[in-house]
Amino acid sequence: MRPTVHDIAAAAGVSLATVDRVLNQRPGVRKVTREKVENAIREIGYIRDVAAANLAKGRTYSFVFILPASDNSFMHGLNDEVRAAVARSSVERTNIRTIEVPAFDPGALVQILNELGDERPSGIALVATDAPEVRDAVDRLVQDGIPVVTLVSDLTGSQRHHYAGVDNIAAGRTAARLLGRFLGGATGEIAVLAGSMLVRDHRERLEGFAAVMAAEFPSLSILPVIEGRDDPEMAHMLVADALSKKSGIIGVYSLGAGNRGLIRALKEKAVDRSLTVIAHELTTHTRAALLDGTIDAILNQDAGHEVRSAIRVLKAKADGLAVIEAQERIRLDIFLKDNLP
Amino acid sequence: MRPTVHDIAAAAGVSLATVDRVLNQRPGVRKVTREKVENAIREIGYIRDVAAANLAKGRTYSFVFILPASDNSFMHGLNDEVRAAVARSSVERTNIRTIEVPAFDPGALVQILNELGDERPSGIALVATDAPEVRDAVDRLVQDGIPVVTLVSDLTGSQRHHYAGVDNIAAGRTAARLLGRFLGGATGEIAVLAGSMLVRDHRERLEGFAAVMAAEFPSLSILPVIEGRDDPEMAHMLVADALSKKSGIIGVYSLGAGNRGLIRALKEKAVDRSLTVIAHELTTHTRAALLDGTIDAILNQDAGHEVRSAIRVLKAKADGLAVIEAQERIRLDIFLKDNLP
DNA sequence: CCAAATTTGATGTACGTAAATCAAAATTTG
DNA sequence: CAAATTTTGATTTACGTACATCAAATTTGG
Repeated sequence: MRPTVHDIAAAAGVSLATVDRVLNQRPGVRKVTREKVENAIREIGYIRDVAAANLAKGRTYSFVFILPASDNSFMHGLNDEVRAAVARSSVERTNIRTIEVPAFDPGALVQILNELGDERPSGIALVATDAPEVRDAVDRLVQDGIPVVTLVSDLTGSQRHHYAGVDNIAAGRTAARLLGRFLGGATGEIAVLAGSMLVRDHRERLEGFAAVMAAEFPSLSILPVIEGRDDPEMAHMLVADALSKKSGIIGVYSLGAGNRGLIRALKEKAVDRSLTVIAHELTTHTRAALLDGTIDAILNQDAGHEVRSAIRVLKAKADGLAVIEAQERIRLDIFLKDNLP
Repeated sequence: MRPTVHDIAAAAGVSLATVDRVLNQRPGVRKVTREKVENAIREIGYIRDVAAANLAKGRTYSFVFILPASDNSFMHGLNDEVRAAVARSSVERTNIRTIEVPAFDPGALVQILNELGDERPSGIALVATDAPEVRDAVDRLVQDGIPVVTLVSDLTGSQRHHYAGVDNIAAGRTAARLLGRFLGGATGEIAVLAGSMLVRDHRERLEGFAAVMAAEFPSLSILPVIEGRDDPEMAHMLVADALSKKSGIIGVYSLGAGNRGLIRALKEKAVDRSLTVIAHELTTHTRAALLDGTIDAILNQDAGHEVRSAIRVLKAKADGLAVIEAQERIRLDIFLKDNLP
């Protein structure tokens, strides 16, 4: 049988009230007594029954998700997953609120974070814009004892408790090796389409991609990065233009969102050419393109897993519990035609 | 605020005791009254507070994991993950016991399952040997109201509540496409190493592999399957033999466990040849081989995820709750050198 | 050494559900 | 219609923890 507070009291030779004072860090306990109790807790291996505790407290976790107001399939999917979590939230004693902020706007993000500092929710998850002022705002919250996790894109050098997202350097490296192997030693140029070099995840993907390309596939050369701002129209124009002008392009790596434009450009311009294409994020568009052969592989992060992981971690941190690290590692999915979910 | 049993009682105009009788399917309630209560439950959207209920019941879930006594890295890993779950079990009000059965022995499995029918644990997870008598034994347990999930390998045509494992046909297809693309249109023979064609997961992998090979890579021909019984020594001998005799082999697909022998054979026999190799299951051995270039890609199922998923599903079934399907889908991991965990 | 302040103990209520008991009411049976 | 039976209500205890109150004991300061 699992030990209870009564067992602690008996083991430490104190009353239940004193045990309670120690456990919940209430004042009015001498140092010697406190240590006696703490030793007893350790010795009998007491673990607080979180379910009973939450029942007693009538606790509901209040979590806030801060998402960028970007109009691309991935962010819509992320939003959907948060909504799905909200739908489940009553069962899980959680109260989840989402706040939309303009994308790539550190100022707006900082303002929201500061307001949340007063509100003191049980936990915060945010898609971080990687800027020093954001990092400082997050660190203030952490110092205040509010659990914070970054979602999808991390925050350089911050004290956030956890990052719920994929390793983007590894993602870029993987893309490079897949492309290199699929091209089987051919010589030519690779076009890279990104959203913006101002977000950390895109920078990291490119970094990993370029590193492996340079080291292991010297016959392939990377063209200057095309920045499509995750906008389908812009991506379409820029990619179509590049394909027209550069006849040496034999492969494409799309590391950002907004692949609709890319796919359209590929279908228009590359009917006669055989391009090998790797893209990020599984959406209706990329899925169809993978199935019809326009895209050869899709690298994906599962937004649902990221959201659920973020919630689990926030809950654990709020309760002062440990997380199962292996469970919370967000994996890079590689999809070919054959293993689509 | 979430509605409670009191709210049901008020809404239905009955007493708390009657609500309790309906909720816990105790006798002594007229049909009309039962329906009145059930309507009230539906109308006010009552959801049982599982935490409070378990507290009141003093419930601990007793789960049984039935694992084959196979001496290969994957099964050892699976065992480790179950043990890790046992270590966490006190916190989660679970009591997990593992039973080892001889591998590929339907009779032994059936006997254990029948014994468990009397013991009535809260749930059972088993690595199924795919035989009709096992299916029948499982179906009896399911009929008895005991939640059952299959782990890693499924049971054809059975009523099991859930399968916690990967789609092995998709895995085989994916292996074929990777191999085909990596070989880039070359002509030659492919050696396939399996454990045994008597287990369903291996049969399915081969099926998927052969299908895609035939349809999309006609220049590659599959040699007769080598059955290594998941035994390193045997695999070593058979693969070394094949490599010596067949000079046309340009690729290898190892779809079973026990890759140690395969790797040794590859290092001895294929120093001068360039083979493209795809193997299943990430272990210390396959990981090292991937890093040093002996293996080109590893397909993996995450044993930790499978075990945790099985537990979550068993718990949900025991409580009569819904599972989050997307969360319980076990994904096929594809590892290249660059995205190893 | 006494008064004041601090520390500790004893006790009760609450959270939402399960489970049991006994009495009261309603229904069915003969 | 009375007796037997079934159904329903009222009430209590328990699970493990949190939190509050008041009294008693101990320690500290002057």
